[in-house]
Amino acid sequence: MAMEQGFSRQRQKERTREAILAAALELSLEHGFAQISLRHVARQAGIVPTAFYRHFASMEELGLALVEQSFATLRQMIRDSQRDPHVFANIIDASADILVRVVKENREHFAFIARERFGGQGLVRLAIRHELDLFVSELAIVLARLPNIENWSSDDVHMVSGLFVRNMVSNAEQVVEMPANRPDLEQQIKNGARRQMRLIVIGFKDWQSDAPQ
Amino acid sequence: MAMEQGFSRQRQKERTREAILAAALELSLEHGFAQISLRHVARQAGIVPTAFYRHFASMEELGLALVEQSFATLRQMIRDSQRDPHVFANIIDASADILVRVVKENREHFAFIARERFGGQGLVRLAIRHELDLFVSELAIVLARLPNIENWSSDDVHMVSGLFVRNMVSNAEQVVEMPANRPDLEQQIKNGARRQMRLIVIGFKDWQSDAPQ
DNA sequence: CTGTTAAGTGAACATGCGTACACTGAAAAT
DNA sequence: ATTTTCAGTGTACGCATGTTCACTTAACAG
Repeated sequence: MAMEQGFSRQRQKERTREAILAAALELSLEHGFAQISLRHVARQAGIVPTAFYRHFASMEELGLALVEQSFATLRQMIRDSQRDPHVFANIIDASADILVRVVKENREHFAFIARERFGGQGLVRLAIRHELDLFVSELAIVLARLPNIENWSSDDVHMVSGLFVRNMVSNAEQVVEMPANRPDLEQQIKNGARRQMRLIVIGFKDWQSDAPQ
Repeated sequence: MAMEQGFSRQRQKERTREAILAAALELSLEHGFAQISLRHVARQAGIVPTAFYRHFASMEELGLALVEQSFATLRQMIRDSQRDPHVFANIIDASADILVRVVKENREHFAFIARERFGGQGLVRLAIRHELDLFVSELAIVLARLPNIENWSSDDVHMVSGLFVRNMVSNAEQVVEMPANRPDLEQQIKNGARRQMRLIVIGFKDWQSDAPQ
């Protein structure tokens, strides 16, 4: 066998699985997940096509694993930012900084979500929608604890959470597409993100009178 | 030949070309443009695969034609709304109504833009980016004529135009994904679009003091 | 009326695909 | 020490694809 030596079976299987996930993520960057073939992924992962089936029953199952992995990155970002002391001092500026940094560090995951959210097919696309919906609800819980928001109705918080997530996705898309080594563009995206968040917060006060519909 | 009779050669060729465009647009709705094959499109258009080449040199060329067609729809929407008397009375409400109506009427075109903007490949993706950039500049010219905006710097107008276009695309995505016969959802999307536009307009006043960076 | 043009046809091809199957050999279990 | 397990291998298959080429035949030009 072509396995590296000195590892337990279980550890080696895990490594190969990770190689498949990484291969699919990398190939998806250029071609989109739905474009890449099982054989293509296997080649990139350094295994023979049939070995793929020892880890995933189909490409679709691999896609769902990538959704899970990508959203784990997203959730880790929220968890880390809740621990970051800067967030309490200035939540808007800190959030913009964190978003840009984390998206740059995990470009493949955020690109996967941005691309497959609309371009993907079948279960992968549905899974991303579902995860995004879940994420809106989770962020709503975080937002509800903020000083300026604690009195709002849960419906309003949920709605604002949706706005934040939509803008976050949109800003993440911009970072993903940003050419490397363009601190000017990065600053511009951060400023845009900051401004949008301020707009949302400022404007929300007026929203109540706007409701009947 | 399997051509309908009584038409000139030129007219018949035009019809077949339109059948190919329509076939590709319809198949793209379910599978995404990059997924569908030349043979698939030919079958749906009612021609033999090789006849495809009488109209397009490749699928990529067909994709570029779809970009052109889709943005023609978008531009027509702007032109029509400039003629609409309601727009002068209440530009925000009228714009939200027009956006939802036109996107519903041309779902395939807006879905194509939304999907291929990120999920597409190669020249098609680049062409969409380019058209969107152009569109931002064009909308900036329209916006610059509005009473509340006429004094703004062209940079500011361009930036606000970018915000409007991003939100328009985002709202169009929501309409595209909206299940049919859900007037409640439609109303909700319209309200969201309205509110976002108000936020942008209200908040812009504060932006000046925000600039140094 | 006659010859030319060109949109659409149909057979043929090389290639890449997903997957079935029998296999190997090192790690794990006995 | 022997057997079992199972991640990874290699071959083989049927199928859909893009593209080639020689063809038909109705519309057009003279």
